[in-house]
Amino acid sequence: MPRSHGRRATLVHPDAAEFDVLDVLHALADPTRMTIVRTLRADPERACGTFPVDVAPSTLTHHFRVLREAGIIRQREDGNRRWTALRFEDLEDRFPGLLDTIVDAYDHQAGSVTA
Amino acid sequence: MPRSHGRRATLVHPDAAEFDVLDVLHALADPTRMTIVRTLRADPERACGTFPVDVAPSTLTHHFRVLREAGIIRQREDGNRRWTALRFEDLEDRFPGLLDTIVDAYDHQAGSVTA
DNA sequence: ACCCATATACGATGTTTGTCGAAAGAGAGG
DNA sequence: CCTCTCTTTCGACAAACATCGTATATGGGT
Repeated sequence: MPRSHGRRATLVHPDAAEFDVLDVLHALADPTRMTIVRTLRADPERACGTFPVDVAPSTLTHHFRVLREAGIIRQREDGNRRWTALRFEDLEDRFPGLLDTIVDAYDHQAGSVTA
Repeated sequence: MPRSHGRRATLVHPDAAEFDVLDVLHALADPTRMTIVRTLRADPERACGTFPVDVAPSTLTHHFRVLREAGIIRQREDGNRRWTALRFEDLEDRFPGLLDTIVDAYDHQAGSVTA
């Protein structure tokens, strides 16, 4: 009798009023998660498996949870897929300019160093 | 014959061109270090022991190293004291608006939650 | 009903991190 | 020289973290 722990878990999304900027910084201070966020800035919504990152699926799930609990992304179910989008408006309301400034800084750095 | 490990170690300060925004975010994603940076925004330069944080001296040294290696602070010797200052210009050159946006976000949040 | 694709949960592993206490170095002043 | 203050290094520890493999659940298609 297997315990029920399928992927129908509650999918926590904190209110914008609860966002903690330290959690946001921690969430963005990881190359895989930064890649997820940058991808999402270009595309409004993507399925989980379609991100250009090179980690195991279970690791990706972990990173999505970190981003979700920091308030950076929102995820919704659709059939078999889980769609992911940036919570740009909520972040902008709570921390004006923060996400753009950080991601722009990363893009600027990547442009001058990595490629 | 005690090994030489006094506090005259080389005091590494990376060039602005080497700053990594992921390191900066990681360095700022800690309440003690955020307090150090906010204190430094108000005061241009302070001695190590004069920061309003509640950790052991050796822990403080650890946090200073993290901030220094990320390029956020600069430290200089003066007799028995070690003075600490923000590398604001260098950060601004490399990542325009980043530090102000992050610290302002934290101040905004602290103003609405902690006091 | 069966299989496949999508995505998660769990458990384990090795690394990094924040914290401290004890010991030590360096300078200032008696 | 001795002592006091300031700050560091070292060593240790528990907690958090990124990663993975395996097992499981859901839904679509055949």
